[in-house]
Amino acid sequence: MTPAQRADAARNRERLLDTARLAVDAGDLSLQLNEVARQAGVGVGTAYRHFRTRRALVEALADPTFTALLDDARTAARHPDAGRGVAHFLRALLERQLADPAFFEVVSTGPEHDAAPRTTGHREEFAELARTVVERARDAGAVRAGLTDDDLHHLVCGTAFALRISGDPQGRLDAYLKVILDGIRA
Amino acid sequence: MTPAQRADAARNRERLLDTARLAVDAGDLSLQLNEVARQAGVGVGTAYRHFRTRRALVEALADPTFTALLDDARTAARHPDAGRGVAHFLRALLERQLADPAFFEVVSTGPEHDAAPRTTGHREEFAELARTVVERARDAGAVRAGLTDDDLHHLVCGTAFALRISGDPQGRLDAYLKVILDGIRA
DNA sequence: GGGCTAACCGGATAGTCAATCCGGTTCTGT
DNA sequence: ACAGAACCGGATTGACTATCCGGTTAGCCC
Repeated sequence: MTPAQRADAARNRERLLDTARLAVDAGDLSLQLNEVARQAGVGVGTAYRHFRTRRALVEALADPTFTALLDDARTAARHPDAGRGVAHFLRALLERQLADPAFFEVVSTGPEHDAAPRTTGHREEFAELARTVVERARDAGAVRAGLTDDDLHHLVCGTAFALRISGDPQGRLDAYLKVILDGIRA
Repeated sequence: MTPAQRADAARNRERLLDTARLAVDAGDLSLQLNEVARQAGVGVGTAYRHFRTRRALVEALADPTFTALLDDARTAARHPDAGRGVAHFLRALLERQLADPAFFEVVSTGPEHDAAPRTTGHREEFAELARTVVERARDAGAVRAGLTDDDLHHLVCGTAFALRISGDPQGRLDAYLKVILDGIRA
């Protein structure tokens, strides 16, 4: 029986992802599939076979970061102090969005119509963990009633946006995060 | 002496603006100049002569809103209670961004390389007023030290972003704004 | 009213990038 | 070594931004 994917296909996929990751880390967010394919040394057709749209490539890039965030969230959900738990959770969500623009694009937009099952799974697990973290914090009085886990999610994405346009994300991170953390208290 | 602009040119410019405004109000943010030109009943060349780029059209659309906001800001700067003044200022900035996506695009991005002098003037006047409003509020203890007028500007743009992705901007506006207002206090 | 000219018009066209198509090639299991 | 499914990759289509330039018109002067 033939494997799910041929060896050359897997190799090309890795090449595309590596090339794209390099571009993003170098600050080029455009991720033009034609250009990525050229730099990766594969044909455009190959690029589009592995990533049906530009968005699919972005989601694939964000995948490791998403996985790491789920770990952060699980830790936060187990934190003995629910107030500190939610603070850690929001900080992790914020920092990872700043560190990985692809991840920012994924979490700050709604689920795509034909997202990869992996990304959809991450979203669901994330939502579940966020609910736990925020409910615990609300019960402990660290988050005021009337704010849902979705609200906090959106507010953190908004803060990431604010930091991006500030021109000095690392320098203002603590200040902006403090505004949110103080603001969500009862 | 011939006027600065011919009558037909002025008419076409208005037609283009009206058409674009209609499209934006109908929820179509794409503002494709070809399409706007077609719907306005003028040639593409005419559209691009009046608005050198898509961005120039967006700035022209945002102009009335920007003017209105400057009025809000002047009123806020004169408010007897500096704390209420800054609250009114931030609320106005937020509400106008939600009401006019073109305005959101203009205030939540840096100044363009070749922006219209009018827009540049608005930006400068806005910056001046924001400084006044925030300094007064800080002196009155309504805004904690360490947060500049730029910081508040960025945070409000971030909140507009958060409300946009929330799916229910009008419904969550007060809640999100309260988070920011509470968070910026000392 | 009629002529002059700068200003203006608008569609053809170039350039960019996403996305698709399909004839040729290569890998894998037998 | 062979068969053929899976894969490759560049030519091509389609959408949109932006420019170019020959033809037209508004406004001024007589």
